[in-house]
Amino acid sequence: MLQEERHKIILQQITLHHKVLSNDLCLLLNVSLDTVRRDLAELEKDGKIIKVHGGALAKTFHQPFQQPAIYAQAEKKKIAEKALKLIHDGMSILTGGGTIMLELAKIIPPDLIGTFFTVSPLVALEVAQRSSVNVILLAGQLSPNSYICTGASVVSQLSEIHADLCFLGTNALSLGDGLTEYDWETVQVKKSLIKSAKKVAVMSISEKLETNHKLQVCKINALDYLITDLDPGDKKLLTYSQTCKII
Amino acid sequence: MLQEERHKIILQQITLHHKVLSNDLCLLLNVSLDTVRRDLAELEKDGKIIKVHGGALAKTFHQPFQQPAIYAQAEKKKIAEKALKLIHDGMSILTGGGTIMLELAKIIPPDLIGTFFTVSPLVALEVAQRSSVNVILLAGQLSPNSYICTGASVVSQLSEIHADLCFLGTNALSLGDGLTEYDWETVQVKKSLIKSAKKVAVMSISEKLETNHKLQVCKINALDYLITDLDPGDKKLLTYSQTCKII
DNA sequence: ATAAATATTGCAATAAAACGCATACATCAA
DNA sequence: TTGATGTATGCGTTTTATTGCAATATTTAT
Repeated sequence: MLQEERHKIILQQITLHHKVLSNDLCLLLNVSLDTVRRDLAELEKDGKIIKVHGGALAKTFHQPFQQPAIYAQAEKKKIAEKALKLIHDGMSILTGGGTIMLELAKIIPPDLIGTFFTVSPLVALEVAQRSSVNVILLAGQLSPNSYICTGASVVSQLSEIHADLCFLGTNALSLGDGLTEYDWETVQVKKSLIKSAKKVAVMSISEKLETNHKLQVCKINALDYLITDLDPGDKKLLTYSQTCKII
Repeated sequence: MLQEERHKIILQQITLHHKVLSNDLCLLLNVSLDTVRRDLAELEKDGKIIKVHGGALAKTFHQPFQQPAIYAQAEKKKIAEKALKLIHDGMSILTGGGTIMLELAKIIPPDLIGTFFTVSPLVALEVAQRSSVNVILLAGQLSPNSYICTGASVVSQLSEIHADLCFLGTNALSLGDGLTEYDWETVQVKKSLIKSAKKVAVMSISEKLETNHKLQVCKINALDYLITDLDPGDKKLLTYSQTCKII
C-alpha cells in the first residue's frame, strides 16, 4: 500500500472518530508501528492532525464548536458594556461579527424588545439563547475565516432592511483612511450594513486606532459613534471627536 | 482511552456542573485516582480549571453559548456515519437542524467538494470549521427552541435552490401519518427543504419510529432513504422498506 | 482531637516513542 | 542492463511517558 493511501485512510478514520490509536492503525493498514508513527508525524507536520501519546486527534478535537479565543477580552467587555447603553427597547439593531460583537451578544438583556439582525451565526445564537428578542440571521456563504455570512445574498437582503442602529467591529481605523479591511467580501458586507442603518456605531479596541488595511469600508464621517476602551476624553480620541460621538 | 480524551471529558463535566469530584471522575473514566489528579493538575497548569481539595472547579462561570446536550449520542453517531456514505464529492447537500444533524456535521470530510446548504447555524458553523466545503446558511428568524432559521425568507430562498440530497432529522415518524412535527414554522421549513432536493434522507433514532405529532410534513412515500440506528433488516423497519430505502 | 478523606511522593511495571541501522524497493543515468 | 542514489519500511535497542500502587503527609469534618 502506498504512503498516500495510508495517509488518506488515516485522515478518514480521524474525521470519522475524531481520534485514532496507533495500534489500531497498525492492524488496519498492515504495517509496523514505526510506519504508522512516521505517517502520523508527517500528517502532523502538514498540520492535518494532532499527534498525542498513543495515537492522534483531529485538529478540531478540542473545538466541538468552541468559539474563537478572545484576545484582549477585558477591553472588549468594557466596550460591549458601553455599547449596550445605546440599545433601547423597540429598536431594530443590525450587527456585524467578530469577537467584540460576541461580547455584546453575551450581555444582551433577556427581556429586550425589538429586532436583532446580524450576519454572524455566532452572535445570532448567543443572542437567541439569552434573550427573547427577535433574532434574524442574514443568509449567505459562511466565510471560513470570520464566520460571518457574506456574498450577494447578504447584500441583497440588507437592501430590504432599515435598522435604527448598526454595530460594527473594527480591524483597522484611522483618520486618514477611515474604516478599512483586508477581506473584499467583508468590505462589501460592512458597506451594506452601514447603508441599511440610520446610525452607525463602531466598536474598536484602542490599539486598532490609527492602523490601516488596504480596502476602505467608509470614511470617518460616515460613523456616528466610536466606542473604545479608552476614556471618551482621552487625547488619542480628540481628533475623532470632530465627526463622531465618542463613547 | 487517550489522555486528551480524558481531559476533554473532564472539561465537559466541569462546564456542565461547574465542578467535579475526583472520585466521580475515577468511576467515569475508569482510571485510578492518581491519574485523575495528574489530569487535573495538568488542566490547572494550562489554566483551564481550578483544582481544589477533592476535585476541581470551573475557571469562569461566565460561559459562552452552550451546545445542546445530545441525548442518545451513541445511536446518533451511528446514524451519522451511515448517512455520510450517501455524500459524495460534487453533490449539493441540503440539511435541516437538530442534534443528529450536528453529529453528521462533526464528521463531514475536510476535503469534501460541493455545496452545503443548511438552515441551522450550529450545523453551518461545525461544517465550516471542519471542512473546506462551501457552506451556505439560509437566512431567517432564528427559532429559539430548535435554533434553526425559519420564516418566509427561508422558504423563499429554498425555492431558488435545487440540491441533490436533503437530510432531515426527525421528531416523529410513522407509517400512517408520515413525518410529523409539533411546530408550525418547522413544518413549513421542512416542507420546503423536501421540495428543494432531488432525494430526501430522513435520520431517526429508532425510538421515534411509530410516534406522531399533530402537524404533517409529508407522507412516507415522499422519503427516499430512512437511516436509523437499527440494522436495515430489522423487523421494525420491514413495513417502511416498501417505500424507502432502509440504511 | 481524632478519624476519614484527600494529596503527595517515590517507585516499579508497562506502553509508547525515538533512534540507529539494515534491508528492500524504486528511480534515474550511464 | 547495471550501478548509484534516494526513499520506504521493519527490527532491535534505548529513552521517555504513562499509569497504578503503597507509604506517608496533609487537609477536612465531626
